[in-house]
Amino acid sequence: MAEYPPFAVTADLVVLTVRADELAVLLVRRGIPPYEGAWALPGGFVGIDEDLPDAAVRELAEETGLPEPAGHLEQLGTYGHPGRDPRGRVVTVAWLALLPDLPTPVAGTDAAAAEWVPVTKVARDRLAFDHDRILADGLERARAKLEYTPLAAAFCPPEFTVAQLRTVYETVWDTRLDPRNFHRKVTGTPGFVEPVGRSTEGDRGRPAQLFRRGPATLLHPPMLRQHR
Amino acid sequence: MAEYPPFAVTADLVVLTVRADELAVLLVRRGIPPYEGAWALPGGFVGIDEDLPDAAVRELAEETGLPEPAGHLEQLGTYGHPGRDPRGRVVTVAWLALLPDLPTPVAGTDAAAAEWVPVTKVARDRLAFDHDRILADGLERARAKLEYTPLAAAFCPPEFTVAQLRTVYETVWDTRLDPRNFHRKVTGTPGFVEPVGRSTEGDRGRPAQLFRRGPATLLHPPMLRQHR
DNA sequence: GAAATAGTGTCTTTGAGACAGTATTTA
DNA sequence: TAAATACTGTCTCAAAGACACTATTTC
Repeated sequence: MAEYPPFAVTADLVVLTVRADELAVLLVRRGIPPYEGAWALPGGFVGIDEDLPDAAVRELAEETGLPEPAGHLEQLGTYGHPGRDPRGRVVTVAWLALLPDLPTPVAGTDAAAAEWVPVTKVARDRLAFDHDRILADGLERARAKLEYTPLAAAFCPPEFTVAQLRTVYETVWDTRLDPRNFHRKVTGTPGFVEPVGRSTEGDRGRPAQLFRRGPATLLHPPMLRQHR
Repeated sequence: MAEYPPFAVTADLVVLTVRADELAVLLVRRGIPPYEGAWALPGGFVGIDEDLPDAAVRELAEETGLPEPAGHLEQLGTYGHPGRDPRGRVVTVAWLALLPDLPTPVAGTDAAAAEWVPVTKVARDRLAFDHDRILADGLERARAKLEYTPLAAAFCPPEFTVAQLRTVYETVWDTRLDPRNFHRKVTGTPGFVEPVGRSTEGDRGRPAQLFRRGPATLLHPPMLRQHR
């Protein structure tokens, strides 16, 4: 392979969760140059014998301290502008992860400096490298995917109420949805959610049925934002 | 950069067009090992100082023999399984291109062996490397995007009729659409198409208005396949 | 009981799909 | 004139949005 130009390849992660009614992204403070002290997306170099998804899963586990995240992980895109890393030619494969709010505080191997930051508080053009752009693309992808896939449930624990699911939509889209129409829509869309058979207890108001994710991968008809 | 694992990076292209009422993909016959003699997606190595989209545009120009393709080009995904290329660790960034049927036969620098192959005639598991998977992903992406974006027009020349646009949908989705409802839908969706003011001449039947692409980037409401 | 939250019923409007019917060309 | 294709009108049905109403809990 000596005849081909040598690149370094990294895996960077846009890890999103919904906590305290805000959409938050996992960021780390860089401890070494370049961009020392700046916020960045978590990530790292891909091993020469490591598959790309494996590298993403490994980084996610290292940063969140959780072995199997139970959320959703998908490839977001690849960013490789020649000047994006002052150390040389580094191409990064970016991944989008959607996780339920983690009860355990983030504390893994590399996770000392990792923090959940509400996306509204991420200062413009303040992330290292081209991570602003990657984060923006990840947010756009997540918002779009809530419309036509059941991925909102990836932000929820294994069992959740319709109201919890609605909060996810309202938080990610920053809108209000009619609870009654939302309920009919979610329970009426085949394969979106499945009743567990039990209900919540101890909360204010009438107990709510618990649901888990259904088998659908695509929602028909889709959930609608009002961009019309 | 000596401390980081060295990868080779390639750009591979899924180039689609609609010709003779069939969806066709541009394939090349490999002239050198590995996979010598097998069909493959067009592509090649990314230069060490070359931006990723530039590499895709360059490969597209080389393979189609056209300088500015006027169609659509977007990143499809990145494929980097350790065993995918026997020459070593090669990560490929795959791109999806949608082009109008090219009046000029394919004949560029590297294009001697390039051919349009109807996607229905691409034998399963017969492409080099993991190009079967990449092609399948490209087809799925193209089919999905016709629903909620105006990208069908990328398969048409700069000026086209509603019937031409409908043929694109029917070909890519392999369905029949009602010409009358399709006409109302397309002309009634804001920003999808704009009337040029002229009409076709010389064809059988009533002349059809010519349209060009409108400014919309997302279709609301979307065009619908009957997957329900 | 009041307040809160879950869930149902129903009305209105919008848009998709079916398809009759009209318009304008070529052969 | 017949055939072909472009386009319009209209009906029916499904689903979105508004919102009154009922159900079941905690305080």
